[in-house]
Amino acid sequence: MALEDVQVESVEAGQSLADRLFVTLRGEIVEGLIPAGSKISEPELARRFNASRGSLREAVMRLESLGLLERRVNVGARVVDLTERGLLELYDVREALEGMACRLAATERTGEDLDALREMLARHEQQEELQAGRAYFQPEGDFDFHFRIVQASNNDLLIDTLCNRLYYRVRMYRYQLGMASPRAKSAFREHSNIIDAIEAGDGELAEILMRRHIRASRLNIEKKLTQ
Amino acid sequence: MALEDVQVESVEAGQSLADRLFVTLRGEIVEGLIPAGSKISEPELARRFNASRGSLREAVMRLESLGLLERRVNVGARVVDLTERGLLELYDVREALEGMACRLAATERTGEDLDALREMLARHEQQEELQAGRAYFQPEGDFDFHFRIVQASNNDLLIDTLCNRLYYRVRMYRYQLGMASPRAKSAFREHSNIIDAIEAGDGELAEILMRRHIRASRLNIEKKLTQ
DNA sequence: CACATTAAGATTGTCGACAATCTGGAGTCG
DNA sequence: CGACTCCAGATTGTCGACAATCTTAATGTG
Repeated sequence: MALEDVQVESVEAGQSLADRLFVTLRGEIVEGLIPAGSKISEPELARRFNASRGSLREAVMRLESLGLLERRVNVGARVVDLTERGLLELYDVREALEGMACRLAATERTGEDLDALREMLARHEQQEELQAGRAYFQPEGDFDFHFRIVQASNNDLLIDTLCNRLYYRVRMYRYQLGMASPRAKSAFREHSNIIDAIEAGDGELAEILMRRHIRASRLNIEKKLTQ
Repeated sequence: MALEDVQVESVEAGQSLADRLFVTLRGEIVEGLIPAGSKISEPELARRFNASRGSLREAVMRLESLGLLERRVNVGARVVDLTERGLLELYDVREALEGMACRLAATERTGEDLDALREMLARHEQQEELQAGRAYFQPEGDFDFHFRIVQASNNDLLIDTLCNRLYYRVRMYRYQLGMASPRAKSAFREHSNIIDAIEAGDGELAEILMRRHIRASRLNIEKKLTQ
């Protein structure tokens, strides 16, 4: 798939070379084109992109701060390993942060936020009917849902933490461990209930529902892992 | 002042020059020696530390990923502004994450964790008795408390997010807006109750208590700001 | 006098090169 | 045969220089 090309070209001009390298590499790591656990060779990648090592280094450092790479002094960078423990840790952090995002969204959301959420939900319902029971393509649909809720929280720190820092790790696990939960039907209903609570301005309920929703996914994963 | 030299030399060997620059600059930004909102001049700082601009650039980029600097392409980096809104956003994120850390600490804590928490609490109690009601055992004492709870959560992602990413921002606000809450007495009791819940293994209660504790600080700040 | 234009200066982005350090394997010794 | 030493190769950390871009202040024009 040419997703990385899309991403590269979708970057408007006025971005630095290091920015584009960062976005490209981020995509390849998330999708596994650069395998988890593999070593990052600065000279090799610099040659591949016809860039200097310095620009590529800047991209590598940003990937490190995203938590997608681990660097050791005088040794170099490696793509992080995907572990069961890391996946479960991610769920706990998301439960806390997205729960709070939901609570805030219930009081801070604007009319446009609600319209967008409703429109998105309708689109997902349509998809679900078409695919009748088959995991309505969670990866993007679920991603959209959580992404937009967070946006409606109106807390820039929360938005940055979830959307710019944690979600690439989430996507990396989804792509490579293929943990799209087969909970399509129930997940859709949960999404719907969450949006109802947000619309009603009930932050407490919205938070509880979101936390249950994420915890249910986590339990589902745990069950798969232990069997 | 030779503060930067002290900090630089206190870093053990085997660290890169960029690492040391990063630690030094981080300290100066947190303490306000480099004022909030001020521009970062790469050539000037490079001269000041007798380092190349490249090494200093690496430190600047890490500070950006910490959220202490904001960079714009072809313009440069500025220290973030301290705003009331930013402070309140920080409290909401901390409430969510430290609440979860508390919940996890209650089930994941080891015997050493509990010993360390108890020992720390006893030390704080002693300080409090000495200072009898006066506020400022908080800045470091409170920091210690929250820091150690997070460590006991045994969730590396949570630990990294709070201790390596958010706490420098917390400290920056504390140093420069001086928001050490005058809640010493009640805060100490709350700390004590939280540790009790962790010791009892009651994650649900521990989370609730920590969230209330942080929310009380937030309300206290809000009251100060609006008056 | 206000506003647009332009040129000078400085700053950032990018690059290639050198020195310090690590990695892996050949060789040697117990 | 296993463990240690040491060397060659490659990689990373650091540096200074050049080109592209922005900022600022002076200049010109309505």
